[in-house]
Amino acid sequence: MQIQKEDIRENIIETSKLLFFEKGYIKTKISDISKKSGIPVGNIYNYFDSKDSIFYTCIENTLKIIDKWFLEQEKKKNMILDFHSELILKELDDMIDFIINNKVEINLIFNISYGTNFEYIPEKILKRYFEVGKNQMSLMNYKNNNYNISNFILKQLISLYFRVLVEVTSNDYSKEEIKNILKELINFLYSGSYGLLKDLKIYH
Amino acid sequence: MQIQKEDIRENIIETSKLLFFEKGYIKTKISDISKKSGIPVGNIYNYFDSKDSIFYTCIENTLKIIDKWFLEQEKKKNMILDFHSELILKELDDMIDFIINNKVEINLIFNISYGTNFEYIPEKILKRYFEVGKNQMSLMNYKNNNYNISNFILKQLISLYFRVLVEVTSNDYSKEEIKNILKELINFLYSGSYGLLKDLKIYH
Amino acid sequence: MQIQKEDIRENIIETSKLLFFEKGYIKTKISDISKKSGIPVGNIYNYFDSKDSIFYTCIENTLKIIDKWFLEQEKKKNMILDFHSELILKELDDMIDFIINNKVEINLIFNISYGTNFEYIPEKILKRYFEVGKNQMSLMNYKNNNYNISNFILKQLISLYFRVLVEVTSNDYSKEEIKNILKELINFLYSGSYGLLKDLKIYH
Amino acid sequence: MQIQKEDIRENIIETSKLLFFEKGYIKTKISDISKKSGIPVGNIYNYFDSKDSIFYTCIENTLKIIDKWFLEQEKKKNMILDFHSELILKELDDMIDFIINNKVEINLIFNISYGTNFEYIPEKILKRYFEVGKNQMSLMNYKNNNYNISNFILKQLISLYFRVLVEVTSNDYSKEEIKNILKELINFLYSGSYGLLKDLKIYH
DNA sequence: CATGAATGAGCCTTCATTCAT
DNA sequence: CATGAATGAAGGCTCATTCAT
Repeated sequence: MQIQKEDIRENIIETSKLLFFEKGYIKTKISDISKKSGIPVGNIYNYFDSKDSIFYTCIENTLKIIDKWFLEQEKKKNMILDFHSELILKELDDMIDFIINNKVEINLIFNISYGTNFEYIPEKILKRYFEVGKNQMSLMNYKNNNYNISNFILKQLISLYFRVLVEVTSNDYSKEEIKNILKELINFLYSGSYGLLKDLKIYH
Repeated sequence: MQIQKEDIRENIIETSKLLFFEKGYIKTKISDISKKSGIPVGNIYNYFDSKDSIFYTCIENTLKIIDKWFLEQEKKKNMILDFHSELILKELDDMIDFIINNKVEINLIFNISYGTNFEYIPEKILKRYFEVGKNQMSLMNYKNNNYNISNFILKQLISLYFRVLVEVTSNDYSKEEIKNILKELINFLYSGSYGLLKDLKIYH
Repeated sequence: MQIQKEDIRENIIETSKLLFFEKGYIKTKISDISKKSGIPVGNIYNYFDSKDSIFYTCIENTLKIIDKWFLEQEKKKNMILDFHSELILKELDDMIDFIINNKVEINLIFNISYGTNFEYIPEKILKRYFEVGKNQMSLMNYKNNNYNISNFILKQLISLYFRVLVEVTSNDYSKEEIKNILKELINFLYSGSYGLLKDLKIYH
Repeated sequence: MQIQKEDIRENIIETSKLLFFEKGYIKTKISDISKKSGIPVGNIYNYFDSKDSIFYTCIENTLKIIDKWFLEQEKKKNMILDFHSELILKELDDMIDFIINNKVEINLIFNISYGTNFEYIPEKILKRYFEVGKNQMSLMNYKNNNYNISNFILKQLISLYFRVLVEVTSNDYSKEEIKNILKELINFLYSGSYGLLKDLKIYH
């Protein structure tokens, strides 16, 4: 009895990830994937319905993890983030692991979706994350109501955050380096936001 | 007659800018440009050698201005930026004008170059801008040597800056609003950077 | 100024008609049409959206004439056909001309639509013609109520009629020969129907 | 074991018949047959050389019966058909049984052969049947020499006959209904032919 | 120069048949 | 024999670019 081999499926996906990552979706031809993976064109279509579904499978797991993360944030809706807490430190570690393990996929989602049916996804994620950030802001204002940051800048900072995630994964940094970079980023974001307190602004 | 020809050339470029901006480079067909501009396909090729050269012409002027700006920065190599100085304020105003007048083009350069021969340009600009920032940092360190920011984060902040430029121009903000946003951004960047001073860090 | 040439359009259609007629729709490749007509594949698609629309254009005019004929029948709803009348004789002549001028097209409609989006058309035409025949039957019954023919056989006779039209056009008969054949057919159908009168049947 | 193999062969054929009948030969994929029958694609090719040979096997038996019938007609070459004779009535019953038992196959032969190597068969059968009919006509003329029917119409009537056979089996008629329809048809053909006697014609 | 049809290489996808297990 | 994955030659259609008028 012959079965669809998980390693072939894996081969197609891993090859596709690399090619999409290198050349983008549109410029990656099915025949490229076939040549590089050694799997004949026709057989690729035994494992996937279309080029688009190959792309989706490339990012599927990562999307699910992101989704789960959002659901967890929903639960912690009313907690104020304390950057020194053990919890946050633990989460940061998890986040770094996630990023390291999903380097290419994060890139595909945020940089390479042009030409696919999933171009809308980055925007959707950013919006959702924006709501999380927005909520956090209002909690902080509850205690200290001179806190003030425009939606526009908030959105940009979130975008920056994801962009850093993408970038930090495009290079061959060690886990330690990545950790340092993210810590630095968080320090930056934290004090940057602090600087937007009304009475500390440089420009008025 | 010369004027009429210039009109056609201009028409092609303006139409192309809008279409590239809306749909991206690859998904914009020459026939789309022809249809929207009213200029027959064949005649477009009397003015431009290729789709690629149309794209390049779309961003050419903006690239030149950016280039000029870099040359000016070279001259001010040894001056420390003072965010409260008249000079900086004047420059900010100029920058905002530049951005408003080059909304679409900036977007094309940083977001839409996929599929063209100019995909490398955003990276080149960022690197160059990075050198400017790097130099500024070292000047500041000369006075205050506990200042410290990693290359990675510096690059990201520059990227953020450009990204904000792009975003702020993708929406229909008034000049005043744009000014406020950029001020907020500068406040943020300034105090964020300040937070990276060694002895102020949250995480160590 | 260059314009789409009617002769090229005509060439594509005429070539397609012949190839569809010879080999059927599915076995006729766009490249076959291209080769036989001398028109490059790409240019065919300047004139038609798809293989299917080429097929439709092949039968379009003939369908319209058939449609018009049905509308005329609607008007004559309450007239009993008299096979000796001048009117019918005139109509027969018209019908023959129509058939001679639409040989291939009639074949395409009734024989060659497999694989197109127009497979349903022959059935539709037969049903419509069936209603016309049904109506005529009921008029005749009004005068002579022992007249009786089953829906099944009526449908078959109509089908036969169209089939004769198709066949008579697949060969190189002269107008005179076609006329004789159709007259013979009508004689046959007439007396055959007469034979179904209740009291004349062979089998009971 | 031998029995089991025969079962598989039978299963493939029966499944193929239904699918060919529903969707036509070309639109029926080997994988469709595999899915519906539950027999793996590879194993189908253990029993048949090609899709074409599957089709041929579908119609093989029916073709043989038709062939046998022709051979019998050869023997009765000089007998005039008497529609009231016991013999004919017996034959009609046999014919109906044959049709009922070969519904799908007759359809495959006359309607579904497009795309196979057996497209020529319907024509061959009609021609052969035509010779039988022709011979019968000349026998009848021997007794009554004003009998006259053109080759063309004769061929069409034969075609009609087969077509009715096909149609009558495409629906879910009971044996009794089928019998009635065929009787009606024979009445029709008989009196229709009678109407072609020279001196009874409507048109001259 | 203006016009838009002509050109054809190339892409995604299909599917009968083969073949390794 | 049984299984279903492997194979690869087409087919319909696209579109940047060229070219005849």
